[in-house]
Amino acid sequence: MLNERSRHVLFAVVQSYINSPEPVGSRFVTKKYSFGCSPATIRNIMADLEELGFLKQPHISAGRVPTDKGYRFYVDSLRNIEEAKSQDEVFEEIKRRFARKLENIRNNINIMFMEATATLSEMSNYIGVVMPPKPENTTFNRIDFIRYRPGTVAAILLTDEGVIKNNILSVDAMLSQEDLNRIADYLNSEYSGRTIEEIKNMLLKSISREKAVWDKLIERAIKLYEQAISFTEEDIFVSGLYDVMNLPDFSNISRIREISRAIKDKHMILKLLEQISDAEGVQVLIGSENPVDELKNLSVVASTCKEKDRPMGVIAVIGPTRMDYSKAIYMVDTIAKCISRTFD
Amino acid sequence: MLNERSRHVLFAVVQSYINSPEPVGSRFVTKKYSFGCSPATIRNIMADLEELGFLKQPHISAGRVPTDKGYRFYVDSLRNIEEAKSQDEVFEEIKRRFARKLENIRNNINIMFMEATATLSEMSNYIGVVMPPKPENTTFNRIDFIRYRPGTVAAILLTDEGVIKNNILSVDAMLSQEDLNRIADYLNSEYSGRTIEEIKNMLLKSISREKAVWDKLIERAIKLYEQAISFTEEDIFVSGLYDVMNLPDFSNISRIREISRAIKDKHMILKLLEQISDAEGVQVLIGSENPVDELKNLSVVASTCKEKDRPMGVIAVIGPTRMDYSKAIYMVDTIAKCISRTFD
DNA sequence: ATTAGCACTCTAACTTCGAGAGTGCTAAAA
DNA sequence: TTTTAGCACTCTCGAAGTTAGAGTGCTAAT
Repeated sequence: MLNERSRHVLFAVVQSYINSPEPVGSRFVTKKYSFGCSPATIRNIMADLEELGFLKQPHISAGRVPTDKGYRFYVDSLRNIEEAKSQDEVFEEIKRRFARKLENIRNNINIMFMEATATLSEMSNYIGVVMPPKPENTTFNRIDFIRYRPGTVAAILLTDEGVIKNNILSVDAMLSQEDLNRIADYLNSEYSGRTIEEIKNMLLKSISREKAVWDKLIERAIKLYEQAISFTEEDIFVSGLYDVMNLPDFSNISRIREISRAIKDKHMILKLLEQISDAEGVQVLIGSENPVDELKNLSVVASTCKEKDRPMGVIAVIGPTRMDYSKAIYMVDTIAKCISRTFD
Repeated sequence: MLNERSRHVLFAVVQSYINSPEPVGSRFVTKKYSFGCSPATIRNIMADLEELGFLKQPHISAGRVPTDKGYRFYVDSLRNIEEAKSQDEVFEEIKRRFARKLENIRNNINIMFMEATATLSEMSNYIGVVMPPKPENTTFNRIDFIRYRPGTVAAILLTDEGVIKNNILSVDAMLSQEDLNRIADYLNSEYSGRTIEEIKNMLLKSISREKAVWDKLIERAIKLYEQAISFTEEDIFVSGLYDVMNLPDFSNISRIREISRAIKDKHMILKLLEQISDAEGVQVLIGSENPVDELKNLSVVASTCKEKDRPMGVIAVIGPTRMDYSKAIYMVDTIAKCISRTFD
């Protein structure tokens, strides 16, 4: 649909604009990228590209700026020609550091994810976001109940992935530590290896099935388990808001408010990442492509971490649509793979 | 040092400026606050107040604005005349809501503190900050070690205050669950009721004392305990950055950067709150009074939560020096007392 | 001690103006 | 048919100038 030269011009404009956020003029293109033709020719091409919706002008006598569609074309091309590998040595260095860091914290998944956000935002100067695995994808390892005051017990839930969830529950004051142990033993022997979500459903079913031969133990187990996992704290890690403010894209106040608002209630981001979490490979959402209104003029680059085929959380970068996609994609891909690797 | 009328004028200026951030002129003062005199007289008084350092002019032909010293005088007077009780019904409502919320979450101190920050920032539109109790003030209740993979155990530390700390440790693969139980039993029987910090020191001492008759059990206990508490995650809760951006004080970008920077690495705030944590009652630090450079033109209103006489964390509000001190003080005081009460 | 009056100062907002950048179009050249 | 040179045109941005308004400080009168 686009001939060779037009594509090159589009690429030139996008790259130049990503490089520094100033509208790109025809003269500039001919000078910087040696096409064998004059500015006038480039002007014609750019006019065509604008007509096709890849470029736009901030005002009539300014250079061109990519539209979301322009970025989309750029990103798609990038991925076709597998050119997304940035050769940036600084990045390589940080990547090595991250891999080394993983060595020490691999058995605590939460810390690992926290470090991942930090590394992402640090490297990219965009906002790093990580969403830990959903309950339906974490495997129950064992649960323990520790009584520490009459009527109060601490529930500790371990998953195979190294997640610890804890919650303090109010219970029948009569329950002794032995009772608690028996309940925990029951749950541990019966349900080990299943996902947290599965277990919940199974327990609910067993309620209706065994209604007749009701067992006090099971009844208690169900209650306690439900309370224990109810603490579904929206744990999602975000970092880098401060650094993102130093980007020229956020030099006016309303844009800062916008992005702060977007990450304020993590709820929204959660919704977005959940949609992504089933997809394969690195996902890129550019500006208006974004399903969440609050992110309509920001871009998201995300990837799912996997253990074998099970999605184990999503990592992402959020930044302006004028994003260094090549770098961002490479970064997100790399870190997602680093994390996936530790699961094996 | 200041006569009656001067004080009133100063009050008028401060209150008017807090109310809306525009320099206050002499004519405005006579109109709004019925002093029995003309603008010219007020002008003279204001000139005096400026000379004394309570007021300043943004530029020569503008009204006056309070200096840090002016705010200080205002705050001190407020507290003398015990007028800090805001009668704001909205606030009363939220306060009731917070008290009710506390009922349900009182046994989980972390959630309680999280809710406290949320409530603080929501009510004040400033930034809410809460620092949980320091290790030297939390009482060891019990520790448990749960083996869940060869060479890996989860350590669960409970405190009397309802804090759960957990950490995943790498250990000698040979340790069985029985070994772990024995170690936990030892720690639990020996050290229950002491503070976490104390125990650490005692363990260290016992190393040097019992060097000769070295006990494998104690050696292991020490190692595990240290690892378990090493996870001193800087847990400090901050919330309200987005809302604070809507204050007129932060309508220019560099001020937003400033405040974001201040709360970016929580380290700094931690340092500040630690200094406060010994003090009695509500502390107010105004602008330059602040020991931390990054907060030099912000104000902090803080109070320590107590269980009997033991400091159990600090709650605070951070905002512009043009802060509604009366409201902020009342708020912080109230919430600190709410929390303190739940400890009994 | 207080006040009216007045000259003075400074800001903020609005205009004007010109330089500069970049375009689109046309007609000539390849 | 495609490319290019040339030129008129448009728009932004910043500098400079202007004015209205607010508020002051000072002085002289009350």
